[in-house]
Amino acid sequence: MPESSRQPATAARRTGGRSARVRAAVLQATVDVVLEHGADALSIAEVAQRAGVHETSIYRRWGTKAALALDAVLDRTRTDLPTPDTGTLRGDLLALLHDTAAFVRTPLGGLLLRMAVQEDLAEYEAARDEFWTTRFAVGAQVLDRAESRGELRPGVDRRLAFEALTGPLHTRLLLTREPLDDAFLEATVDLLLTGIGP
Amino acid sequence: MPESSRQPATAARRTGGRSARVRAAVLQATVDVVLEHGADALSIAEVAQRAGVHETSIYRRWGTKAALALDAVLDRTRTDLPTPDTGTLRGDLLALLHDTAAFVRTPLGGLLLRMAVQEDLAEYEAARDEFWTTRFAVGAQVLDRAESRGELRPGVDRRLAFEALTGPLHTRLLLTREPLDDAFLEATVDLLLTGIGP
DNA sequence: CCCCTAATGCAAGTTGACTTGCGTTACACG
DNA sequence: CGTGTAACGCAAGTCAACTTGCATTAGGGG
Repeated sequence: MPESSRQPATAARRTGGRSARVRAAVLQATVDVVLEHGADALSIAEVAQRAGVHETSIYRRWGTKAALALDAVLDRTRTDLPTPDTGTLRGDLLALLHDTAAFVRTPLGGLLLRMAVQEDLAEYEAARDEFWTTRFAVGAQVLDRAESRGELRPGVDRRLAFEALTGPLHTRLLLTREPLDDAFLEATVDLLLTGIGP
Repeated sequence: MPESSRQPATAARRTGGRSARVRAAVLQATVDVVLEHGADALSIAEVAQRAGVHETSIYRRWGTKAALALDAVLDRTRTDLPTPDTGTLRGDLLALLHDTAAFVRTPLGGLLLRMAVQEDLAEYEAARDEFWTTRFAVGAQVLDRAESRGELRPGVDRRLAFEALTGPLHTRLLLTREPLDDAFLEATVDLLLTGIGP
């Protein structure tokens, strides 16, 4: 009976209409709850109630609480960030670092980093790659312009330079928990520009 | 009756004998379980059984699973690390970074970092400070010797330099999840030494 | 417009983290 | 050595994450 049972090779997902509404409502409720009570106090039951959705629907779609929280925060974070253009490499790097610091000081931003560290699902590898690729691209653009102005030693690895710029910030924020004041950000940029050699 | 009810101002803790045995057995069992099944699969019930201790004793002493895991890993990590002395600043920094990379590649080391990011208990602030202070001290010693050899630009902030050395490594390990190969470690050291300026 | 079925609603159950009250053991101190 | 009490053993219970089987609803392709 190849005539009567024609089913699409890929089982058609239903992404529009109700599904989309449920997804939006749940993610919204999740962000609300997290911002109100903190990430530790995130309760699936409360999210379900606020979103007007049954708990089971959340579990079937996201699986775990961590996955839900990460998806919700990522959804809110998917915004394109501006590329600074102050005219000097130092100014651009400082602006980049200030933007980054401002983001991680945001409740949602700080949460995203901590979740990204924790989460190990292969499912979110793509999201992580996308997140960092867009940020690396901004850094590369800043460095390209600087090189054309002769402000950059040729042959500098773009990715490494960007990691060196934000590395101390991430270390302080996540590990040593030291304050991220302006003096620290400036000192980081200057160290990256000139190095510690004589 | 101020005569009969004389109790010490500080309620005497009992740290020796049985308590010490329980603590050692529980921490040992915790590390064992974590190394066998991973940190996510850590079960208090299993730890209690292996340690020959009742669950309640674990909860009363450590409170939560996260606190237990962090304490267990910290207990194993409390070892003094050697200060490299290769004769050159570049060699010392490279050795330091290699040691750090080797540590975080250890199951226990990687776990410690991820837990340190997550944990927010004021109770462990002292342990965190101790951990980083000892590491900063090693870095400072390396830099002091380099300065006396004229290999260091005077006035370089020791703490910032150390953060700049290990920052990219932590960023890759925890956030971007890129590989920590030798070429990356060398490039990090060279960038720190010379900067990105012309 | 109809029909297949993906996605949701619903109810009941499982599991493990964490709590509590009370009796018991064995350090620590005199 | 006794003795007070901190720390442990034990039992029972709470709570929230997560699961499962089945009925119901509503996309979206035909």
